[in-house]
Amino acid sequence: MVTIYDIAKQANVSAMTVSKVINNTGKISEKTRARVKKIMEEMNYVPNSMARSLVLQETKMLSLLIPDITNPFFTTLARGAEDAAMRLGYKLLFGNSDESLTKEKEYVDMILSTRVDGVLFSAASDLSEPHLQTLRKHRIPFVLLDREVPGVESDAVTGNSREGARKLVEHLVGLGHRRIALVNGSLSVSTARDRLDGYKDALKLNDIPFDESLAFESSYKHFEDEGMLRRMLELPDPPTAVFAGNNFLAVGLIRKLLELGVKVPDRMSVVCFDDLGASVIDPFFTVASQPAYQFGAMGIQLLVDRIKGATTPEWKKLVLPSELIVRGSSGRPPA
Amino acid sequence: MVTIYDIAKQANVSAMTVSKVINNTGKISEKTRARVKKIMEEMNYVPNSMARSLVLQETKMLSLLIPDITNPFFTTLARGAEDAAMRLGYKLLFGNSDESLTKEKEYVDMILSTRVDGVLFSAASDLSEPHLQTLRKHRIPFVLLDREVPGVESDAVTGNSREGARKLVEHLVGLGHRRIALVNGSLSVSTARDRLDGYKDALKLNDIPFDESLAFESSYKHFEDEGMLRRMLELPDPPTAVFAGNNFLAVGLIRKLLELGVKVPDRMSVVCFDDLGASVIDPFFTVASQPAYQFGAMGIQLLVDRIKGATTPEWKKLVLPSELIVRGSSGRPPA
DNA sequence: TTGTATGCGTTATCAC
DNA sequence: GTGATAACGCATACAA
Repeated sequence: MVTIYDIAKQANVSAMTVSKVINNTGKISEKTRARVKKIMEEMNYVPNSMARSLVLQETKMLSLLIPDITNPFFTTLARGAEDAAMRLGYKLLFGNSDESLTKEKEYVDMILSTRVDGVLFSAASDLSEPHLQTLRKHRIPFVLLDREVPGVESDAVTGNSREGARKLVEHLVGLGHRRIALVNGSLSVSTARDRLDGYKDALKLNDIPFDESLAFESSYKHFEDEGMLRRMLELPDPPTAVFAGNNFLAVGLIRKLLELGVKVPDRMSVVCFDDLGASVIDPFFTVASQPAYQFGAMGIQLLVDRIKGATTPEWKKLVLPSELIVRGSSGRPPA
Repeated sequence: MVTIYDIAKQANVSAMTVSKVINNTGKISEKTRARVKKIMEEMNYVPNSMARSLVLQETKMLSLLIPDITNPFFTTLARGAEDAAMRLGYKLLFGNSDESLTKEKEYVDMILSTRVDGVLFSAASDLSEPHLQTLRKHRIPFVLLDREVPGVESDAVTGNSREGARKLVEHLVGLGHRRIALVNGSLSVSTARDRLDGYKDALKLNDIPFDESLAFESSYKHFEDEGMLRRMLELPDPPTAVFAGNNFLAVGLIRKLLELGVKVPDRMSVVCFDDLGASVIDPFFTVASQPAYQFGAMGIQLLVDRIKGATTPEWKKLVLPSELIVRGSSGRPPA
């Protein structure tokens, strides 16, 4: 590897002069600057960012932790984060926790040893709290993304899950549905709780009693529990519509419904949170669409502001709105 | 930040003793080892991997460059790479070039300055060659993924695009199709050329003349060119089936076909390379499915072997087979 | 079994 | 304008 010393020798200057040329710092005559630059080119010099980090005490790296890299919501978010990071001169270290606390912990350890300048953290669940406390203890700035974590105060970019859920369910009510089921993610994830609240809000606003036997808890990763579905359908007064906590739950749900011969939306309407991405032929789902790209982009912005101290001490909370998009998966209840 | 010196002071030993405890190297009495470990715990010590890299001349970081983070093929590949990397004790630095040479170059620069130990490189196109030469010049080991690049010799994990394409087209021929169009990715990407060859192979094997007016070139990112589609449909002897170069092309194609009122597969069969991922309700496409996860996992394995010198000097070429999966998007041609 | 000196590649400080 | 020196946090080689 060629170092500043190699350049210095070739250019008949000291290493310091080379360093100054690289960083455009200090006073250097145009002549030597040009000579040094030329030699750097010739020798294919690339600064060693490890050495740089060591003395500067900053890595210009940020870490992004997401819970599901297969979900288009998070990959789109990742693109937003990546673009913003690059624009601001930071590298982005991705991590995918797969909703697993074990994996998440491994990433946190890695983050600490890598001395990244900050972390964009989309928590696996409320149980991620100790991981965040660890980051706090080591004074690594972080911004919570999409999910809040009880007991952790911090900057955050979240969606308005409660309102989005209410809008989705009110849409169903508007179509004439009264028996509306909820198939939710784990309630140890803040968005799932908010969506439950929004669901209840909508019911209350329309004088529909909350029926516990219609509220199911699953996982945002996928819907596989066929038993749950059967129980739902075999209820004395079964639902005519389902609000799914996220896109993947909706997909899994509809797959099973089709297997069981339940037509959507003819016999059952389905609505959900989050879009399904580019691989879908026919945008079919009625969704509360969230600006995933913005989640990432704004998250990075907040994080970098915090790192640079360019922000007030109070925690910044950014709440991005969701948009109700009505499509083919919801319709009037069967007569 | 707490360093080995802080630990050393607390434990009444030298910094070196601490270092040895951390790395399990040299002889240390059980007593001091225990004491040092305890103090490391208490002080929340985390080794500084920058400093470590600097002296060890290795970062234990690998870089993965993919051309499209929104495509399930590449995200699945990324998961495979990530899992394998973590298992082997490496961190993974993701990069998404978006099929853009400019972005790709930025990532290459970043890779060089970060001194990653190796790179998993899925090239934007043949024009990525200078980027790879740059890596070579700086002696950074790399493994080509999915796509070969003319003029660059290296380890590689690729699919058998030619054979996969032949199988897909022969499947169509078997159904009775004779007029089969090809909507391909850019021919400056090796897999697109291979798929064109496989397409031609299948035609020749079945005594169907290659008709240039049926072979279209688009981009793997998406299919948007409605003009191309109209020209195809308005041909004197229009195709009854299309072989799409990848999943996204097939999705875009079918969307346009549906808009134009052309039913699939009734009036037009569509087959393609690569699956569509978890967001699809109803697996509908007849595809040549590639083991995307394996691409990433094996790629990392090859790369780490190369880094450790645990492999022969000759370049290793791994070719992973694709599997023909027949589903609803292909059928007999209309009478 | 433990400690000392040295260097990895860079930059900040201050002297020339 | 330019350069010598020390420091960032750690590990290797060698002494004690």
